[in-house]
Amino acid sequence: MRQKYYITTAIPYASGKPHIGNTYEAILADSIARWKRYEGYDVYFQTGTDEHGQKIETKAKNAGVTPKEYADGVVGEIRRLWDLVGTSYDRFIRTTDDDHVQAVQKIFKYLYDKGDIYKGAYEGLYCVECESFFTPSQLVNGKCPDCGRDVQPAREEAYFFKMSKYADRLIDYINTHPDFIKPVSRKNEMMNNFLLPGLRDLCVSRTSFSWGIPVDFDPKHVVYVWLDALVNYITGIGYNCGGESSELFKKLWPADLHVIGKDIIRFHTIYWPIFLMALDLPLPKTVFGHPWLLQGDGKMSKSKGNVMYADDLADLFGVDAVRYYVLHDMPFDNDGTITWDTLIERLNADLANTLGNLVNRTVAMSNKYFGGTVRDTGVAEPVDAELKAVAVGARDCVKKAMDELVISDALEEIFNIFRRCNKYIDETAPWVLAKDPEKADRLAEVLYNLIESISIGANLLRAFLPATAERILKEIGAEPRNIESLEHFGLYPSENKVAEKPEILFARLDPKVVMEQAEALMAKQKKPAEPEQPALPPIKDEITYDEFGKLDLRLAKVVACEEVKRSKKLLKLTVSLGNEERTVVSGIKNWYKPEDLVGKTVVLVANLKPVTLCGVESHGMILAASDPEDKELAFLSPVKDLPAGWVVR
RNA sequence: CGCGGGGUGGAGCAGUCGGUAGCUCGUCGGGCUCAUAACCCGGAGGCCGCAGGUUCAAGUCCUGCCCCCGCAACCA
Repeated sequence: MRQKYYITTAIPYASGKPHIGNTYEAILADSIARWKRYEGYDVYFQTGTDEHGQKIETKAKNAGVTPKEYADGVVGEIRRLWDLVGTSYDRFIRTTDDDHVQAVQKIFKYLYDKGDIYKGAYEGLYCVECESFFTPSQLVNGKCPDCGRDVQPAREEAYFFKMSKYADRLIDYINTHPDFIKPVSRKNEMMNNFLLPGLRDLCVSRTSFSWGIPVDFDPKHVVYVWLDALVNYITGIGYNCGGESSELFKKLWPADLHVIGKDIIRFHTIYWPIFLMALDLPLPKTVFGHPWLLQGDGKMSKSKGNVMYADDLADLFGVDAVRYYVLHDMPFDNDGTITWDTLIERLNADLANTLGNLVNRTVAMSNKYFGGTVRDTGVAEPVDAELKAVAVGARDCVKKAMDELVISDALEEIFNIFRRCNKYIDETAPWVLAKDPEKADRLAEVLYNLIESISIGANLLRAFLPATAERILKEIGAEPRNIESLEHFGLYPSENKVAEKPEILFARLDPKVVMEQAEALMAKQKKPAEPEQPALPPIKDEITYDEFGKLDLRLAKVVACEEVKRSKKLLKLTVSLGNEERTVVSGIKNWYKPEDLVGKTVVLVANLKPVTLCGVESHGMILAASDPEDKELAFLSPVKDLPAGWVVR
């Protein structure tokens, strides 16, 4: 019986169209899935979408549609992109699928009955208007980060998961299973930041919004989106909690590989394994947190109008070119980059020159010298040995790279065959042989060796560039081969014919033309993004003059200012109030340099309760104005130069 | 002293157990003409972040420092 291989991607959140960096994950997982199939595994590949949660609820409300309708639209888009790039999934699960919803409810109930989920109270600062809880650190200037209103301490009933119960088992598991977290550098991150300091129980239900899977025995609660989303890996293949699971599940679980982005490693290597332990299920063998594909000239963002999408790229370059780029230029450990320049360069150098041109010239010569017939005449020369060695050895090299999930190396190994072929053509100079009728059999052998090498390369390419592999095989008149056969040189049937007229596999790209097309795309994107003015927060609830009078605002002169060590945003200011000096910490490093502030007069909330930030005690708060997204910010300062200490009212 | 990763020719990376510093792209020169101005060969270009140390020998081991990145903390 063939060995099973269960691979998944993370399920992207259906709140908007995914850019090329997100689509990369589908391509990456797809290549692994295809490769494993080629290796002979019985592969099951699952991907899908995560559709619940407040964000989608809100977006839907703004768009005037139901959350499901909203999600349907985005999911359609995601699925279209996944299909476009050739994702060969067996199931595309949606967290709104009936079977998933029911399975999640069962799981929740089971864990509750078992005592791993208990009903408790969520204590925090609550904003009535937004119906949301916040931790003190989430607040903006002590107010609700969403609407700016006051928050109040409150308790709300919620369900919690006993994370700590399983922490030791998980620590032990991670330590004894070196393949569990890849790359290993992430392992320490998880251990040191979360596991070893101790896990806090996780709140796994929400009552502040309703777009989610209801807890069936307590319907005002919906299941926390991460619990909902993570279990897709088991619900999608028929896990039945507390009952008889499907045959598929029994066959597939535990998963062999979860392909996810490095940003959600925590959920997949801590919460997910612990949920599984609670369900008495084995843990996945490997969680691969891949790096990100970043746009080289600054981060991709809609407002900049520089987002690259897989469909646009595929229109310009073709699907396989896009697949090639993201697979090849993505290192295993560090983030990769994509720019129009590197894209053009890579596609020209590798796909057009090395590969496309090789196939083209080889087919052309076969036609020119032998009317398209390829013959194995057996007239070997020592120079052939190295070519054959490279061609025949490639499979194991690719295999090794794939086992380590270093896809770029796998591609490199395949292209080494093509590079070697080009060199071989030069070494054997077929056009010289062609001039001597005596050498006809040698010439035939040379071309045979080339065709056979290309055939091996094309077969290896099938997992990565499926369409291209097929086109190459058609060009050279070869049939797909199984992986075992690739260690034998000479299986291309003698007397076969190549295509009559070589087809251009990848046309060379003219950087000038491509850049123009790119500019046009970017310009088109920019337009609709422009009018998206961030809404100003509504005016807060009315207060009395007395309440206002509680504030003590003073003019303060900055006498010294320095950065707070180890903090990203904080500056430590020393201000004079005329008769006293104080230390104030302010999160304004992004907008001000320390030296800019010294000597300035600002407005201080002088009677605010002191707090400690990053180890520095702050006595008061400096007033500043900013846009809702904090892109710009400026201090308030009196129009006229006034002495420090004066009261503002 | 929060934890971790990294600093290698113009760019992106490799370098396992310490022993002549390699690959892809670009660049310059040459060759070839079957091919998509493509292919092949060769050259130039590297205080291997900085400073010490161990060693016959260090990119590779040890110590200190600087810089970048990820995670955590932090916008009163």
